[in-house]
Amino acid sequence: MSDQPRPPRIHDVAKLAGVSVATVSRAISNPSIVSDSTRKAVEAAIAQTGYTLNFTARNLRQQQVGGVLALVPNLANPFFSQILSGISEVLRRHNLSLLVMDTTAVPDQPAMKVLGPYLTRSRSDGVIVLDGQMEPGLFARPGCPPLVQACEWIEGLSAPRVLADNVEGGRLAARHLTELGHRRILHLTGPQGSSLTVSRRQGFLQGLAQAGLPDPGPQDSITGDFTARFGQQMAAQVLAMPDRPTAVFCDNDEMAIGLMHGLIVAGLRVPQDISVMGFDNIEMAAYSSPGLTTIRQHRARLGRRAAEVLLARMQGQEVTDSITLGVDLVARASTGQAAKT
Amino acid sequence: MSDQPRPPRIHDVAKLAGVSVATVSRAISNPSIVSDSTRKAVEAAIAQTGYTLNFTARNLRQQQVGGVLALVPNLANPFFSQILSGISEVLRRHNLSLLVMDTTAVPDQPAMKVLGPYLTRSRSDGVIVLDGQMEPGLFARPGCPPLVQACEWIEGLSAPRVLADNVEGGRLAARHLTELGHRRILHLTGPQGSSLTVSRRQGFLQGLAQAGLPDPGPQDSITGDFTARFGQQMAAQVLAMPDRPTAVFCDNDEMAIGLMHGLIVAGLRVPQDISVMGFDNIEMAAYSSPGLTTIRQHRARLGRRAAEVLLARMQGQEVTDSITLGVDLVARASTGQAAKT
DNA sequence: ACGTCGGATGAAACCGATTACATGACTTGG
DNA sequence: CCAAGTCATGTAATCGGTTTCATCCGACGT
Repeated sequence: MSDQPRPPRIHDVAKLAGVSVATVSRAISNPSIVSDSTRKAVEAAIAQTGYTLNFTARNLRQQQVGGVLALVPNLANPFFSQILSGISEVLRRHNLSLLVMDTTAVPDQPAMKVLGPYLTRSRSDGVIVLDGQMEPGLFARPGCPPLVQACEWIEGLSAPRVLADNVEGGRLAARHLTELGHRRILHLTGPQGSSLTVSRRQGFLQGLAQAGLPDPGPQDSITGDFTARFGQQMAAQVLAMPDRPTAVFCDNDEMAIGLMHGLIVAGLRVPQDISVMGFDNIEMAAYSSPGLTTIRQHRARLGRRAAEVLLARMQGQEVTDSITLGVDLVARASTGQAAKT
Repeated sequence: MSDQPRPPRIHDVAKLAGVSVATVSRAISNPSIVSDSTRKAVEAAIAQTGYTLNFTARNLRQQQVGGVLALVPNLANPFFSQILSGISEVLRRHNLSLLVMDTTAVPDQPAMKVLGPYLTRSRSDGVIVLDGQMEPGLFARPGCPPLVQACEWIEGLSAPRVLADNVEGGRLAARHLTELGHRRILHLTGPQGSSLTVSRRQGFLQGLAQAGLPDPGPQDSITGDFTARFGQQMAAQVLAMPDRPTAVFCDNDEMAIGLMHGLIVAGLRVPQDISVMGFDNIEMAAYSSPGLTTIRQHRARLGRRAAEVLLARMQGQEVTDSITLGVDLVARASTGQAAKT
């Protein structure tokens, strides 16, 4: 229909309003410093021309990008979507775009080669790292934008951290299970290198100790990978144990749900024969059968806090301390009194 | 440590390499057109200065943004994460960023006001709409970048569509359940306005007709909202039905899982007392107890195809037809022979 | 009445690349 | 041996805003 060979530029608005481009620019970005009459004229001219600002031009002049990059390990993992949602909410309020990048999407390529070029002030104004398994060296280069770590963290990377209280979560899990009379508890952990694995294990052991149980030693923990599939596979292993545990604490809900599924298919009753706990309180935890007892993290809040800390850093504030967000136990049907042995 | 008052610019590289900025630019973006010796010199100068390209400047000159916007209804919904993953994969290959925006994050604001400013060529080079509940008017304005609809679609919006075969999915569900002997089947649908609801219902009715069943009429369907919570709430309703259905077909897995949970808590056995089916094959469907029979959509593939179609449009190709991706039935333990009545 | 100050505005520099056009060297065909 | 063509490169315009600096004008204090 209407031929629009070129969108209107600020120059066209200026000409129509009878003012200079500088005045139009001011009327747009700082209306209070132009007189009432010119502001009205500019507004009218904008409406008449259908002008919209070219953000790339503004960004070039202001030496910014207008966006924040979130580095997510495996975007397909639903765990992160709510965190992103929280991040998005805060960024939107500050007129910043959310850029998302999957850190694991490109196989067989060194992360430095693939991700390196994106960790530049010319690609984003700030970065939120949600992946704890990256090399700190990636971020330790000149030209890397302000950084915040959320959820997980990277040992040796000094950027501020916004974390759930994983230690407390492990402690709560241990207390809950021991209070139910469990003595032989299997711990299905996250992957070896993960910071989450370390701190949840630490809290769990603390909790056991507080309940007067001896340190179970490494034979009572199995290293997992946070996937439901792995949990399911572990069911057979648990069933085959000579001295079968009466409860299993999993480092995340997906493993717990997979494990429950495997146990139930094999004929066990949860929690009568064996109790299962998770961590995270993903949405599905409430609707699995039986409902999964778990440790709740406020994921959206975590995302929001991370974004807020990043914004502070981007504005030049020197934020160095970490923020820890509380967790709590959500008791559902998957845990019960320890079976008499 | 090292004072870096200003990152090096192309000018600095040029001076060091003893060539003009134009040559440096060419050496970077089109190495084949400069001589071997100068290319080497430029590469050395880049390495020595630590130069990185300023993408904002390039984008301004080339009249592009370097990113694609995905409009997601409720980012926190895990259903979309795998689609985003597929989109991200394709975009990455073409050196484009993925921008994500939640269409529902801002309550009590007209979408036109909030989203409108982002649907501009100055904000993104293209848009993938994953939300079927938006006004078509939003996109029908001059200056809106190329558009593709994925998953859901908006009636009256003529952008290309990349969809799963929802009608076929409904048909498969009906066939599966009728073959198991079910005659009284409840259909828990998606929300009223959704295109998914319409087509899945349509296929489902087709399937019933093909099995020789009469059109059950509207009293055999309940309008839902795609949430697990809603599914759970419907359990009581189903139990109270005077002539209780022997099977329930849910328009997505989350409702199905919620419903199963509610039914099991109420004491019913799935599938012995009642069969339940879902749609989508989200990851959890395989690990619910019992495992959920469902219709599989290839979500990552859908995202990839959507991104590819968008790229074609962005390169000026006139793509108008829609793409339909096949679906198939995944039979698990939640459906079985109809109970004798 | 005059110097000073502040507010509104315009002219032009600037952000950092890409690219159209011009130039010069060198090759090749007639 | 010269015209035409090719190749590598440099010069300068350009993308579309923001911002510095200068200017102008009216108000105000003394």
